[in-house]
Amino acid sequence: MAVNGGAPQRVTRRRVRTRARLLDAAFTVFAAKGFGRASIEEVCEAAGFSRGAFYSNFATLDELFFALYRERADLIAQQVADALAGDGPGLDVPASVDRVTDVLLLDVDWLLVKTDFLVHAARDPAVAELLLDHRTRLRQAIADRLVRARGHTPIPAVLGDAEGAAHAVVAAYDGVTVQLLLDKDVHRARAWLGQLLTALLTDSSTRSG
Amino acid sequence: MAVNGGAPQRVTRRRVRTRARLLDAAFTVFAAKGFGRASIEEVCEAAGFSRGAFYSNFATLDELFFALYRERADLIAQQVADALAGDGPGLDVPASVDRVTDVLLLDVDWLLVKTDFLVHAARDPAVAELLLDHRTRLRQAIADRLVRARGHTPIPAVLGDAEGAAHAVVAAYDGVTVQLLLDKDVHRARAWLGQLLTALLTDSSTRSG
DNA sequence: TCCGTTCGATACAGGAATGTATCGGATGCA
DNA sequence: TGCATCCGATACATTCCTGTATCGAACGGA
Repeated sequence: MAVNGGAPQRVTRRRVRTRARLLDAAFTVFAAKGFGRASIEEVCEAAGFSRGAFYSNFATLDELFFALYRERADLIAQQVADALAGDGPGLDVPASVDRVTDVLLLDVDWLLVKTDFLVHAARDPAVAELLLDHRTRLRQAIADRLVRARGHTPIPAVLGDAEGAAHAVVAAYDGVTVQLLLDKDVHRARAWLGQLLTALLTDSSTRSG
Repeated sequence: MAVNGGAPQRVTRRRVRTRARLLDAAFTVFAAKGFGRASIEEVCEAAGFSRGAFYSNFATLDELFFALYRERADLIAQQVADALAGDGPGLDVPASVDRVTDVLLLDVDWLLVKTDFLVHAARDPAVAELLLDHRTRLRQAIADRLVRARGHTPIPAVLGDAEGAAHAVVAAYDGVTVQLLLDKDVHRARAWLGQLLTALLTDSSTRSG
């Protein structure tokens, strides 16, 4: 059994390193072949371990995927929050958008794994909950930033409040991700996401062109 | 071998029916378990056939998936085109949006399978091309409609031309799809997509609120 | 350094899916 | 109806993966 239900067994350094190496290897394998077609054996081989190591750390491949997603998603969420916390009360839309898109569209492999996780979550309510939670945190960070900027830069009325606008931002991100996964053109995706977000967040009655 | 490279062997009715039944069964199985976790055997069992029938019609599960996607995607594309061709030269945004969202967000199972196909395509350039083609056709239908409506209802400048606006529509659709796959709330997804499209397509200087 | 504990390697058995070869019944045409 | 062809069922060999049980080595505390 991977998870100890009873007393908190002491966790050796070795264990921590093995776990990390397994997670890294899993990321590589999942990105290359997809979660669905990946086997425990492949992950172990990529990590340079035997399956004994795997079963000592995880019960199922799902559990590993879950841990992997949580780890990386938290990292990204933090980076987005940092990118948004940067400047003053006024929201410099182009600059903020640039910083955020840089974080969100940095690594195509991550987008691949993330999308794999999405289809996985879509069929498992428990997993879906984790993903929804993460998305909520992300949206919240964005909404907070928009609230802080309100007054300086108004939110278009059709989107409703800051929550609605944040929702739109996430939707735009997801939408652009889909296209990026197909054409693998990161540069274009960034430009395109920037354009979309600008269109969504700036009221056209205040636009120059 | 499933595909005959030489003389066009005559295609019996029986073959057509079996093929159709295999495709239908595949849709069900893929929707339930995901393409990645589906086996040839499962599809055959769901269709009420043995694997002999499968190998007589397809070479690999990929090939079947490819055929399945093409079939259903063409259907949807046609429906969208129909929904857009409906009214006169002036574009009644709310009405058109309603009709289109009804078509696009009708069947959650299809969205599931479609997303599976996306992650599949993201790892296979040949498959990606088919999907990009399909998306292009969809975008074209939308762009054509927007061009036809220009003059009556202007396109916001930030989105560029009609092509850009169509691109934005598809991105919004994809974005909303992601959320829908997680919370399974079709009603909310429709409302939300409608709101997003309205925000994107109507110039706020002409908006009432 | 010594010892109990933990970790990961190895070996094994079982199960599941694949692809092929072959066969008998269904099908379409005369 | 009779016949040649086509199609799907069946059986088989093979490969791959899983999960468990066991063991030796690494580890960390004294």
